[in-house]
Amino acid sequence: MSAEAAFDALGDPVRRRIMELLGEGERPAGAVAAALGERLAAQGRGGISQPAVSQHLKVLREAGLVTVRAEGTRRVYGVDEEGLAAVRAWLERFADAFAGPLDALETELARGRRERRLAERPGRGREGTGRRGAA
Amino acid sequence: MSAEAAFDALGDPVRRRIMELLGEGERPAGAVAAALGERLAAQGRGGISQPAVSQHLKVLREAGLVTVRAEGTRRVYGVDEEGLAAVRAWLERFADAFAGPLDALETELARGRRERRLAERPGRGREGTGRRGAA
DNA sequence: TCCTAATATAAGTCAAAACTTATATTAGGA
DNA sequence: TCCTAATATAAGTTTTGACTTATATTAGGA
Repeated sequence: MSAEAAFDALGDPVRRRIMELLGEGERPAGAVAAALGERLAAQGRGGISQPAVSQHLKVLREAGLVTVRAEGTRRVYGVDEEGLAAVRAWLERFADAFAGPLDALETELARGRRERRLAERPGRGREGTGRRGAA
Repeated sequence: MSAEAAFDALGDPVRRRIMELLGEGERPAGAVAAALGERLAAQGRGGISQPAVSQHLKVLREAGLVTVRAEGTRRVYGVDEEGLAAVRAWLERFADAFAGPLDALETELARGRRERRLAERPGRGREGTGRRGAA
């Protein structure tokens, strides 16, 4: 997934809050909306409507930052490491030349970890992202 | 520098192009504008005016993503690792629990490297964080 | 089958923010 | 000192995109 789309998506603070929430664990869209409403209300900012959250989730989905899984009538969202990897990859462009050989090791670890993960968890490519039915 | 400001700033594609340019080495604002104009023109997109670039640079500056150094009447811009570190720190929130002990090592390396860098380069508050020569 | 819950999409509004032209500022040279 | 080059700031316009209300879609239960 392009780092472009990922950064575009993460450019919005509400979507970052959503990512942080999902970072704590998977949640159905409704729970995301509820938790978000709370968090925003706590900050004085007004709440947020269900469609708004749904739209934000769509952007995050298309950016490869979250995954969806249908569960009954619910849609359970979770963090997609793929999009995050794209962001990290973009950042590697700035890996400091001062850092020396340790950087290479570090990068290598990250790469290896990523591959191991993909290998261990087979069936999790695109998947449930399908907008259901018609379209 | 807050990851908030950094992500807000990186949410714009033109600013990401500017970061990529500066990643190749320091440049005065004018050179940034020129190189950007070329790159955008090559992509079919129209050019970009000097004030527009100046405004983008201001946003990046305030986000802690670039540094400036006056050189005669020029202002030489470069990547500020501090802002990038904030972004990386935010991403660490999603460090995959699947990853196991290697992650700890990896994180430790990153932390140590960061500290080493700050220790080695004393006078670098604001200003003058010149990364490597001109590259 | 009909109803309800959960979510997504449509359509339109409004505000933030990216761009433009014009002008101010500042350093260095003639 | 005056002029020019390099950049920043002002002010105004236009575009993008986040939000709202209304509605469609789909799954499951009565």
